[in-house]
Amino acid sequence: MRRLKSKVTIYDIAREADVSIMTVSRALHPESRDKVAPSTLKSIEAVIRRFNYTPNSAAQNLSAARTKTIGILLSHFRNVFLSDYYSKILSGVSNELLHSDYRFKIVALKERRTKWDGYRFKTAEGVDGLIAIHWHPYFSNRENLNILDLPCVVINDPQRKVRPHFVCCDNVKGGELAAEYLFSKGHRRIAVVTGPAWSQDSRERVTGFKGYLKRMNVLIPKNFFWNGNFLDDDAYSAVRKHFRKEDRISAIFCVNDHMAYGTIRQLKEQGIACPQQISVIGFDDEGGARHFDPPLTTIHHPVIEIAQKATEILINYLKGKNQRNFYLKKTIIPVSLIERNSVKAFKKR
Amino acid sequence: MRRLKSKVTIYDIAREADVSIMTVSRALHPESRDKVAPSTLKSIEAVIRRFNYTPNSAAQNLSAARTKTIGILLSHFRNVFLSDYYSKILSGVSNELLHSDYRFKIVALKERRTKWDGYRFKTAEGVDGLIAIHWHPYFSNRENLNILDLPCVVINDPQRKVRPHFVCCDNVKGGELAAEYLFSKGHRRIAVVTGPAWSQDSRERVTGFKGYLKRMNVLIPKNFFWNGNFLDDDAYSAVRKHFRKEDRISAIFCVNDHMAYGTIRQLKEQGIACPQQISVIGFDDEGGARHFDPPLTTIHHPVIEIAQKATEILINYLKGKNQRNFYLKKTIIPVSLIERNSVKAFKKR
DNA sequence: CTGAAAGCGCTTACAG
DNA sequence: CTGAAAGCGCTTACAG
Repeated sequence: MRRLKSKVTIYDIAREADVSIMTVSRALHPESRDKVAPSTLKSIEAVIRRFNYTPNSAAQNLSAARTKTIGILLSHFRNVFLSDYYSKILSGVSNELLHSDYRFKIVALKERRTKWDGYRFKTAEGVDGLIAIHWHPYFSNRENLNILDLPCVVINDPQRKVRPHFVCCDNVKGGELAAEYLFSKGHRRIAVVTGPAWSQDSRERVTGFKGYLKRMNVLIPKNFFWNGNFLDDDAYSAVRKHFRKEDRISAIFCVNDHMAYGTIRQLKEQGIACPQQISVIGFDDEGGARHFDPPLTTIHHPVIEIAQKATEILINYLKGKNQRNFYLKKTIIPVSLIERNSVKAFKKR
Repeated sequence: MRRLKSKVTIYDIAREADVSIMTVSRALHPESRDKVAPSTLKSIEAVIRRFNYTPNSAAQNLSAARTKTIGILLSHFRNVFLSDYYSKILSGVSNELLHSDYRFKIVALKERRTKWDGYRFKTAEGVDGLIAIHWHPYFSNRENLNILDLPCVVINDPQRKVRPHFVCCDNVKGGELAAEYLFSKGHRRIAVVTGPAWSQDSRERVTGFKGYLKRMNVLIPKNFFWNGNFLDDDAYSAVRKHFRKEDRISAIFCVNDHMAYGTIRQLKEQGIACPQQISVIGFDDEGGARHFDPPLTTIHHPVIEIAQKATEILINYLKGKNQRNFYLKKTIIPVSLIERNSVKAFKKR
């Protein structure tokens, strides 16, 4: 068998430094270094350096029963790294890990196989805990959750039945900010392009939006809610189907930026200019929003901060802090309005 | 000690299925499953399922002396995931890993610390091989390379002294394509914004570019080579410093897209429109090129394919294939021209 | 097709 | 401040 790593072990160091492996082990770990006599420490370190010794992490993991690795649970691998959303999540996780001795690993559920091959759960191997993106459908089955049996923090779009610690942005507040802004710009006849019904993100954003306007005595008629599916094209079609000039709508709130793009695209096609004739506000402030034509006014969804916070919470839990009520908790990150160029003050014509 | 994973071990399965752990182990691995009697296999699998057993990967790694994990070696963590270049590399690596039982791990060299803390080499722990992005300065010191003692494939911008297997795009050909295109559009007075002198990528691109034009009897005067540093702002300054209307330059080749952006920005500032008055061609086809104003004509640098190929090569090597001459080899991925809108046919005025 | 034995390189728990 | 012993949960090499 080829050995991929050098063969220097803790025994070599111990022999050469004339101590026991226990003492070498102590010298290796910051927590226990001060239990070693300074002179002993010095000679051990000299030997370690001379041999270029690195502890074998597999052995450490096995005997310490932890891997110091957290998993980021995704439903698939493909193109994850090219997406703005997932890039931000990875960025947030790795920002946080910078200050810690933990690493992360991407963990994706394999497609369901018809034939059981002994590797079905292999994906979650070797991690101490999980950051789950969205609430993966796989876990709607409680059995699957128990199988993993790992501390877990979920990012965005929670699920009702089982509730691990959950981190998301303040969707309701975000909806309110959008409403407040449009209202302050004089808009009163406003349509909403919603996300899919299963999405709690979408529902909360709409709730906040409607709520604010209601308090201002602005009611949105039922036929001003147009159902999208979070995708650009869905909004494009929805607007084509539902938008009527005679409704005298002056602004549209899209529950995410992608749908705002589709909405504006459709309006353009109908010869309606944004923001000159109609204002559009999005939600997310995803990568392309600032470069869109017109630059999109939107609610900033702090994905990086959310991921960073989720990681902090998970790591603290793994280190034994905040054990109490880890589950059932919810952490909410504030949002803000990003004013760009897709909303204009309403003027009666 | 809290156990993070369930305590079911191979012994539990063996006892319950009334076989030895050896037989369970065989049943666990596709390569050895057919050495187990079908009926035995069946009952083992039933027990595994009943117990939701997952092998402990740390134990597997320790006893098999491999981790089935490759490392992606970066010089830092910060913002890696938000960069177009690194996102594509991660994407390429993970595309390839989709078909394999290997995983990857991001590995970043920590800043050098003044105080040695026993963790200096910790970063390269637990991986069977490395994909190195650029040739990290850390390894210009041969000692550091030997310390890692890991099979390694390097992506882009190689280094001369030590040469692991190297994968890059066909920079020379890319330069030629750019030259050929500008030439075919009638341009004869062409400037070049080069990258830093240490960059082999830059040197090769320039070599290809100059070479083609020379064959066409077009010579670029020395003062038409402007030194940039791969950055937008460097090109912006270089063009401000060196560009003179009286030189009657009709096109500029920028050794990467970012410098093309800076170049066009500077020209705009001088009231010179691209492509109406001057044509600019870039190199890389990075994420923003298509959205730039004007959409940038450029050479596509197939970063995803490069990373994918590098991963394939590394994994094959780790699996024992192509051992011969693994080092000293170079794999070159073809490039192509992406025609957009920053180059216009030259017309005598 | 199956198994008993040894060992991978660490850490834990305990003793002094 | 230091060490001897046991064990983590697998795989390897060998035997049958």
